[in-house]
Amino acid sequence: MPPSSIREVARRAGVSVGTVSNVLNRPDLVAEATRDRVRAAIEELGFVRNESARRLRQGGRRADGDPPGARPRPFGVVVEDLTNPYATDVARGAEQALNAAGHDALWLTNDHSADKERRCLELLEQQHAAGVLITPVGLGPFGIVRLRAAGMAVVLLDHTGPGVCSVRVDHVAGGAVAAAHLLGLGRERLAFVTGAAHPQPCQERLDGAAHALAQAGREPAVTLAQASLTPTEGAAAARRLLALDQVPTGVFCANDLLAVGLVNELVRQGVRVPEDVAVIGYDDIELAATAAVPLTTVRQPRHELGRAAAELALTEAAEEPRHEHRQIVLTPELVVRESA
Amino acid sequence: MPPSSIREVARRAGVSVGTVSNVLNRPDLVAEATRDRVRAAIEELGFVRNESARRLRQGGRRADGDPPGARPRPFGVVVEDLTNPYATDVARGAEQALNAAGHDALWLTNDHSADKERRCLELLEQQHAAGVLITPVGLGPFGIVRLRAAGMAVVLLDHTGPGVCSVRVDHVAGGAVAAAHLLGLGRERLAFVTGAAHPQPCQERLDGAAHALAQAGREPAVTLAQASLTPTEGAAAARRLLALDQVPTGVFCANDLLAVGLVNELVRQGVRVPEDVAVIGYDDIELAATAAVPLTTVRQPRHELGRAAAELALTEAAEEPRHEHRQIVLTPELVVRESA
DNA sequence: AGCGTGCCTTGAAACGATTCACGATCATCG
DNA sequence: CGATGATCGTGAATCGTTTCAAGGCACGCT
Repeated sequence: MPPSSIREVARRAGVSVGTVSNVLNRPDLVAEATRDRVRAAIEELGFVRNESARRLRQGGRRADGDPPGARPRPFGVVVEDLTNPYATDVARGAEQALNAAGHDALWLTNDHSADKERRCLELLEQQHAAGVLITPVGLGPFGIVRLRAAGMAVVLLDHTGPGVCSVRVDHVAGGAVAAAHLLGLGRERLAFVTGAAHPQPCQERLDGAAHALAQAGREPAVTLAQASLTPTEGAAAARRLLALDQVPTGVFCANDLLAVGLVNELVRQGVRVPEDVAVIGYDDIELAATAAVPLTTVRQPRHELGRAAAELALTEAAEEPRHEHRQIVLTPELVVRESA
Repeated sequence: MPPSSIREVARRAGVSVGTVSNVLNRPDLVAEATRDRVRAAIEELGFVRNESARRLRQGGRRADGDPPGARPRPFGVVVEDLTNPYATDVARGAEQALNAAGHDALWLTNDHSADKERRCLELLEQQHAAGVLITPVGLGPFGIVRLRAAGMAVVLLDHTGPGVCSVRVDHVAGGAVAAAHLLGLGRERLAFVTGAAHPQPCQERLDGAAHALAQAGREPAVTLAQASLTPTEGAAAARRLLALDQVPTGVFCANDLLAVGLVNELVRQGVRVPEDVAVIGYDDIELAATAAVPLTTVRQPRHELGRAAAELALTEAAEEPRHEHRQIVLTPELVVRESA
């Protein structure tokens, strides 16, 4: 059964289409008797509004004078991997801010693939998203212009670019503080553990750490690049470390998931943390605090980060025409627990 | 800047709107020179198709004769909390299956709120989703009918309902096998730890466990309801357990996150796991295997579950008119590691 | 009676893309 | 040279809704 249109409802109720539309959108304009008649017709025909037509007609309207029933456009949140608690925390911070402003959030993953990223963005474009918060993998200035042309606000997460709003954490500073802490503990043989893909933020963390070491006239003994930033790979890294001629006395991991896996494996192998090996992570995910050896780590204000990004997106979407792009940089903070 | 329409492109390229449309949808009908001219104009204006208009015109057409360039409708995946690794794993399984079939996945969270759930579904409806995979919180038969009327396939995750496709895990069996394992270890004083909200699946796990105990003529010593299913709350539960007159010798946690937090806290307090207290979790998330004390747990085939749900949704969306709803039940599996 | 005033309702014009019956153009062939 | 096709483009009709100027009607007032 082809869904019935407003016209059939009108005929059935013996009124004009305009009146039916009014019943739908501004019931107060319609006399009660008419309203009931129309409502009954709607009921009988099982009529449902055709959203495409509605949107087409309403055009690119903004939140101002929306009749009841019109929803604000959603925002897209594109992250690399929703399986990573860091990403979900950021995204959640963003979602809360968006919800508070009455908008919905759609989450999408780009799976570290520029191709999938493009698909995601096309989808959002097609869905008339009001904006997108994205951890870009292949998105360049050109792509950003395209999104803007489609009427979307764009905010970069954890990356920066020219002429676009962004929120990032100063990972160089974070890495430096982590390295400084290990040095302060008197650890000299240091190892770095990161992911093979070397995404920009991880690279910065390592750079910051390396830089701090260099200033103290040192350099890392080893840098391990694991396949991914997961506990399983952390455990693998631990085994690689233990197989070394001289086991490092301090380890800086590019994220907490790696660190947790690494610490657990070390402990299982009888290595004492932090006595034998001090380990420091990055992110301060919930598990860091509740790990067997509570993890010393560098806290990223990730909830904050999501929130800030959402707010930038909201203002960009609101100001739309002339908008001053802002780059926000948040500073991470060392959280000393037991592992280092 | 209001996004440009097909008409402006036509003017710029010096052709008629019909031709532009042809370039978009049936490029082979257009001479190469014209085609390039139109494409250039599209590029310059940053033109993007207005999906509303397209859909309006095309009417309620289905996947059959879609011209190239038309995107398949996306599917929505609604879970309670994307911060929970179990949920993300399920969702990811679903996404992979959807992607493989050429569809996109939109992730949404209902935050355990029936209200937010309604918003999510309205959003998907408005976005013309092809279907929705949902962990329902307040969705009843009536809501399902409404979704169907809007042309969406519906598949329930981890719940069942009459006249609707669903995929769930037999948690009763899972709980039973966990309890049986603890009993088999000779543990008699058992504690259950769960979440205060008592979502259906958790309740089933406990029921299964309680039933298994009852068959052995026993019952749980305590049942703790923590505020949420997180490691932090697991640690809190550990402290509550240790404050008891008689500390239980076996604990069954409603999920791994709780269990991990609980085990870690026990170990920190000098309690040996599993010697003093055996702990068994539920889910088998990645962290379970790499925890300090590798966790014995009940593995849910969550990737599988997501995949199965996606496939049901895909076939429902394809068969559309006459569709036989299927209820799939997967069986969880005990994974014995070290904690019990 | 004539007129202003509120209500309600109407009808037609958008919105932007797709589709399709027709022309226009041009090369080929008898 | 005219007929025949093939190849390309055109322009108008159409989808279902919202919006809005304009009109109908009943009422009260002078």
